[in-house]
Amino acid sequence: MGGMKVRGRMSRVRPTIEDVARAAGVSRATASRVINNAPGASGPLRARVSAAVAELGYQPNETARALASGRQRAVDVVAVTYGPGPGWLATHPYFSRVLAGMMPVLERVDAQLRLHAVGLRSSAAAIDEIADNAGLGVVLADITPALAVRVHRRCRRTVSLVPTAPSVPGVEADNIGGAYAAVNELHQRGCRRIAAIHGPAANPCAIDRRTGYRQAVDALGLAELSADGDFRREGGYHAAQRLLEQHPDIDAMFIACDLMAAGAIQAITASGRRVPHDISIIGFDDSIAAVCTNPPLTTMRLPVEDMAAAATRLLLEGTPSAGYRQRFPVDLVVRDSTCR
Amino acid sequence: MGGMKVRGRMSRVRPTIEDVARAAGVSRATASRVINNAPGASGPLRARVSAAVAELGYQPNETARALASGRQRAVDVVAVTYGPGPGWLATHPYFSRVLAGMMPVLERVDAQLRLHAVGLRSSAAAIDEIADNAGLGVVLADITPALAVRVHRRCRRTVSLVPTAPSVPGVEADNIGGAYAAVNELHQRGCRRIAAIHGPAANPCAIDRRTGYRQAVDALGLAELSADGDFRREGGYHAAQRLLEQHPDIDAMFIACDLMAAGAIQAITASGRRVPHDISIIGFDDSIAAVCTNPPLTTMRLPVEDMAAAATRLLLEGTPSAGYRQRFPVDLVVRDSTCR
DNA sequence: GCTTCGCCTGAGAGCGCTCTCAGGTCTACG
DNA sequence: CGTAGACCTGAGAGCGCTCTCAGGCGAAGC
Repeated sequence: MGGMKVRGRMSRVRPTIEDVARAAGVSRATASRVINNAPGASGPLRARVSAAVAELGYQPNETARALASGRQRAVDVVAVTYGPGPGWLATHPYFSRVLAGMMPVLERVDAQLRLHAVGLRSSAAAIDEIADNAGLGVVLADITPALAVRVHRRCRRTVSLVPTAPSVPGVEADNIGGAYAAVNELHQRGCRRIAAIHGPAANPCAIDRRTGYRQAVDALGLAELSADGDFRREGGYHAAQRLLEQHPDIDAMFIACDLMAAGAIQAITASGRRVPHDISIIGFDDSIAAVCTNPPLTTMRLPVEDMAAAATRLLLEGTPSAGYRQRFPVDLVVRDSTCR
Repeated sequence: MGGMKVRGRMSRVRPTIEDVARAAGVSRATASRVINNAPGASGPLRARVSAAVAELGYQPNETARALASGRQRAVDVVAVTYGPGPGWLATHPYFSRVLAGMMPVLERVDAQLRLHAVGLRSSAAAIDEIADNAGLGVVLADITPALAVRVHRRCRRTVSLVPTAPSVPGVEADNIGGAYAAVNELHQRGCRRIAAIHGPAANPCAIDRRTGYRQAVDALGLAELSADGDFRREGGYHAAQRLLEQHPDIDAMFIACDLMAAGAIQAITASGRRVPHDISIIGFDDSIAAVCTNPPLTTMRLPVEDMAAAATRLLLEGTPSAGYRQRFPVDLVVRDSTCR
């Protein structure tokens, strides 16, 4: 009952580095050195400590490690919900692609991935807390420039995967160029009434794709035929319906996301028209949705996994300088939704 | 240069609770009490501390909190990669659905979500490390019974979302019943040559769905016409091709996952047959893929988001007792891939 | 007026680990 | 044989926060 810490030998209590050190007959410092594979410990001691670790089934407490070292071995991902409710995260393939891109590179350095979802108009406090408690860095999956700046101000180890403010480091795809190329492709295939279904007005990628469409249509001397979508299938369906109704002579559609394209194909089919015979379609993303549709979508490939991996590596390497940019191309993937 | 800790007033260094306490003229303990909204602090002091917190822009260091309190405010999710490479995580809608189901309930209690991906045959050490460093609990997204037991042995605060070992707490869907119901539905619609495309042999859900199919086919006195898939679109495509080749008289397919069903529809269409006119199809999951296909899939709805939310709540409430079970129904969602 | 009780408050002991730094040992060299 | 230098090793001071516990103070009871 004294001041001694009693810990039975068969105790279920998790062993600490102290236990390992005692079992190996060395100090905590030495135990720490061999556990972390750091220099400054002789062969014999290394062996004794390793044996003790194995015998006790010792696993370092990551929390204590993080506190003592000031490093967290975790990268934070923040996803913004543009759509209503969490349905966005559940249905849009984009997010799992960024997670999938990050996991392998994190695994290699034995780091964790923390996911945060914030509403578009969620309290700034939530964002601040994420930034303040960030680990090795923060990957902004689809955040607006304004919020990105806010995060970056509190945590320099930040990278955005979407077009963002000049000061925030970014790994970006050429959304404008991709959209432009898509319209151009449609034009070269003989289409002249090329409509577009855009994404959410506040989404940085959607904004650029819209810009690319406008530039192309202007350059080619075509009419701008736009409808607003929401990056969801339903939105694509309804937007296509509206477009078809208002402009029955449409012969092609550039759709800012594959999910909406899937909806659009259904609307077009339902209206009695055929894809690509009557209407050619080019989507954007090359997500799993692109290959689930009938016909499979011709689309602009956004190399999300590669981008996410690059962003993660960047964070792992250190603090990216403000305004850092790494650009990825957006290439055409031809499948069966474009004529000829 | 003395022993004093120098911290300029305009320092960029993040304020600690010590700073808050000093600014408010109280002790750390009191500051902690008001910050954590714990009882035992008078009104006036509360006000002073709150003011100091606001003025300094103080954000508690979660790592230190976790270490001191022994609680982590984070739930771990572990996803197994059955397919080759990380593509599995990137393309299969299942994972984002579990994440989407968990996020809202975690957000409500201000907890984080940590994602871990492990290869099916990855070292047991990886699994142990996750279990040992688990926070409020671990959600097993799609792990095998054997590995689930291993995790549960090291961390009792564990819940599986798929059929698992008897001892491991689980939030399960009625995969067997769902598969059975699907075949039954097809039979009632007049189909008699009902084939099946199954999932990975090691996947617990796939196993149950296979069982359900067999039971139904036995009960109805139909022939068993099975092909193996991998829960991926490509696998569904090839399995359907094989099936069509070996049994040209097939009039229906029960497909263990919507993604494979999407592939199967393409293969069937490519073979000159029509869905549902020539072949009826019922998928499984009701994921985003189900509504991207043409025609949209009739499918068995797996309420993944609800299950994930339930599992998370369970963990938040405390340690589920060994063998705990919560069951969710799997309901038919009729769309256009079934005849009549 | 004195004791009892209850409520605040702050001192201080950790949580488990990292990392600096002083001291100790050993080898090589003059 | 003395000494510089290289290399180990362990003591101990934190990391930032939680939480117990003892002491202080005022109100209530006798």
